[in-house]
Amino acid sequence: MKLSAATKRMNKSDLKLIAVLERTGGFASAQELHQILRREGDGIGLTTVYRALQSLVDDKIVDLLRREDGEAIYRLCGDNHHHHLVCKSCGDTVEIEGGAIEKWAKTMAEEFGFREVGHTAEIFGICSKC
Amino acid sequence: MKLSAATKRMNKSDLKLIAVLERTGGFASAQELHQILRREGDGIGLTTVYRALQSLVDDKIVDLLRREDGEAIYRLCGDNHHHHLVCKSCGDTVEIEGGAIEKWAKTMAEEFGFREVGHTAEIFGICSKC
DNA sequence: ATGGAAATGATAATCGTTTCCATTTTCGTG
DNA sequence: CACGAAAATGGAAACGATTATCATTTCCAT
Repeated sequence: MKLSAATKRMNKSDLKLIAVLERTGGFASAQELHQILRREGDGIGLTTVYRALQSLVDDKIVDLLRREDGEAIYRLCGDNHHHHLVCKSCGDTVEIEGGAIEKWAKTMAEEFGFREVGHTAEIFGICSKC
Repeated sequence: MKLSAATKRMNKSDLKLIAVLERTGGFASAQELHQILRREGDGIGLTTVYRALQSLVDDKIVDLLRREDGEAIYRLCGDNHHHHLVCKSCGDTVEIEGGAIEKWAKTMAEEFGFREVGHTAEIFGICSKC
């Protein structure tokens, strides 16, 4: 449970955000993260949350991706890389392994001479309950 | 160059949008499509553009995806379903096949009992020129 | 303590998208 | 052709996420 290896300039806000993201484990939007911190009594401002997230993304400490409606969501990157199977109806989410994807991404990137390769992949549909 | 096989209820606006999308070939945002039509003298309203696109997406005539900044972009679907390999530095984009992904998405969705399955997948990195 | 730089957060501004609603167009029927 | 209902339209306002502004506060090194 190391809080990070990147010993860059981290301010209080950055650390708070990282802590919440570690705790919640998955994705969260800026607004959600803000609410969580507020609910815990932290008076942090929305502006600061956006700023901290932006800087964490720049430093490659968190990943930024998009929900289907375009809202930005963030997650700690590095450790557990997995993908999601999301129900379009109820929003239920299953974490799945993406071994095939990893290989695909690597192969394709090599074929075209790309370096520092990352990828995103999500599957969405209607779950059995809906 | 058939204008479509889906002989559903299509109004004038739907057809205009399809025409522009066919002409431009690639992706375009709602705002861009609106501007293009306006520039051509069509007095179509932004609201109508959004409405038409929405309905075309519902009828699975166009695909909706997202730019990196979250803006919605549309393209005629049907033709070639492919994925993108994007350079984070210069923005250069290569279209790639995703056979492996299609299979993966299908398999995973079945395993968890999901229906009406779709997926997104992008690879990003630094291209050889950068 | 003190001055300056960095951080903060309330407020306002932006921008894409959606909702509202009054008006216009389309179209089937008499 | 006329009439009315239903569908389509578009301008304006509403909305929600994100960003910019700017005055105030916190941090530190001196």
